[in-house]
Amino acid sequence: MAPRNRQDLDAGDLAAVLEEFIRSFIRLPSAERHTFTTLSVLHTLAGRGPMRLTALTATEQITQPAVTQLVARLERDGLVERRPDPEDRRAVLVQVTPAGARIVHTRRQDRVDRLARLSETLTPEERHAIGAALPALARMAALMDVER
Amino acid sequence: MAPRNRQDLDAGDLAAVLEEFIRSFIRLPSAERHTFTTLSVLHTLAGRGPMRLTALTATEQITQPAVTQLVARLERDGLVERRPDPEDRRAVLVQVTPAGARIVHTRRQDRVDRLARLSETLTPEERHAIGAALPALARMAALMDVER
DNA sequence: AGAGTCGTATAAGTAATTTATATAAGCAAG
DNA sequence: CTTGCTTATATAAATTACTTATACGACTCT
Repeated sequence: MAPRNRQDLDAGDLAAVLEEFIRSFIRLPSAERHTFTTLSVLHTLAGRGPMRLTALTATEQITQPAVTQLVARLERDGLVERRPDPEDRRAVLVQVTPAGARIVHTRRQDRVDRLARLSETLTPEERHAIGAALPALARMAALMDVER
Repeated sequence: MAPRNRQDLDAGDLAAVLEEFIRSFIRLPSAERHTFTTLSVLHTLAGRGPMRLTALTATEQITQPAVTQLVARLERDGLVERRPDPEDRRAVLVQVTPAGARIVHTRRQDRVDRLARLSETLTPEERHAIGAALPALARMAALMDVER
């Protein structure tokens, strides 16, 4: 951790920190028996609202047939619903059901709880520093989503 | 994004921001054809140094036989090496080869490049805010790793 | 030395994903 | 309006990755 001066933001340092968080987040209990991809799809749908299969293919880094089958499994388990896209009769819109949303919400809450607990061990200055950076981080994250 | 006051760190906001980054990070090109789990193992080994299979089982959320097989694949592809643990003749130590390290490094560099590019679109104040929060975030991430 | 545990491996079955291909709906031009 | 190209999803077959169950050698303790 060695930014050249206090004005500078070292992208390497930021990447390293994010990597650590990612590692820890991904390995959360996830009591439910779902694969990483499954959870990712649920999470994407919960965050973005109804999507076409094609859109999911793009965001999830798996092939289109894999999405079709994954959604079929999720539907079988009552976690998502499919309905025809009124705008294009070839397309299907997938959306989370309340049961699916509940899974996402539980996982999210686990993470929030964990972060809240950890933040209590930080100094007030540290908490303040992170709090002050959140709007900028949020904007950055949003930008990431846009480009590509 | 609504912290109650500037002193407060809202864990929900932090979790939300991290989620966004995670989503974007995970879906990086990853040109190479490796599963998420495979990349995660490589990354863990690169970051932590040689580890036992058992240790990987704990960090990767998969069963022990799955780790054995995964490591066998990685070894076949020349990305990791196994060697006996001098301390315990039952155990095996797994470590990344230069080829494995290169994959990790490339992915990391992609992320750094992307973050660097994005940070140029931020205001100096935003960059400063993030830079100032990095040490605290790093400490928090390190703590996450420890507790369970 | 025997009983119990630990670290890894193997086997067999199942789940998830891939490639290749099909079908049906939209779309553009003539 | 119909022929040909493209888009959105589905299906089939093969492959890859993972799981449960079990085995086996190495440590540990007494």
